[in-house]
Amino acid sequence: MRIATWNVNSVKARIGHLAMWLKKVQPDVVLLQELKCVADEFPRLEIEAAGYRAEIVGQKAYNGVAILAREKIEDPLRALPGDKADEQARYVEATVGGVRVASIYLPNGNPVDSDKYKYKLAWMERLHAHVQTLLASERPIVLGGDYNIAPTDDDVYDPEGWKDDALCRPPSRAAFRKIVHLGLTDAFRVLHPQPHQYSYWDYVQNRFARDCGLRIDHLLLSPQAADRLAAAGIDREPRALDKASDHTPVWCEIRNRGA
DNA sequence: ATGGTAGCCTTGCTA
Repeated sequence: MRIATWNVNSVKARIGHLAMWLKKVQPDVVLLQELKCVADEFPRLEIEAAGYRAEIVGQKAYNGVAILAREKIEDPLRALPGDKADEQARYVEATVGGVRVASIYLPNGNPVDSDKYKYKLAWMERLHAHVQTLLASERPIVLGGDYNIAPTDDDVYDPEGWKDDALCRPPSRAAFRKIVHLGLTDAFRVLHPQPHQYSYWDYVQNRFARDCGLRIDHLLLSPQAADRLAAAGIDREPRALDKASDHTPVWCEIRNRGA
């Protein structure tokens, strides 16, 4: 089973790229972030024409996450537990083909002296608590998304310039490590230990052409999924297209049970 | 020190 995560930075602006990529790559599951639209405006017809079902958690103008899958999407959980007052569309989880998958759009958190940074850290505390619950099930689980965390300086083109950013500063990285250390495996990193491979490049200053990026999109696997990890990669092709998202897809391949 | 770009949707916010 091939599972990909992609922050599309508006699904309506990116439906052309997305539909083309689905038809070419044909992943089994796609975890989308930054839909930037309500569910009623999601381009369902194009997605269905490409062969996918969709579980959508939308929001006007900001955020928005979805799970696309060729198979049936079962038992959805449409918000991260732990704060009923939180109305931001940043989390959706469901079961596809016996694998529990989640699409995560973790708060950016900049500027770091604002309530937005406090919200980021609180959101990560909620994610930590929920991951503990998920792992107790001892099922194969793939938690993918835009984590807005560059885990180490190896994941940043200019660590010195980014050291005080919400994506890099020590409390952000510590909160991320605390989640990973519950027993998750970074699917890309474990198979590609070489530094400076990125999933996101800012639109400004020709950053993609100069490969000035960060690795902030991750697929985190439970032990039962990591045992079946066959391959992982970053597909840079969509980022090179005209009118691209600032993120590009990250994918992993999970072996079928018994294979 | 600042502004660079994109999307949404407004005269700014978020990233």
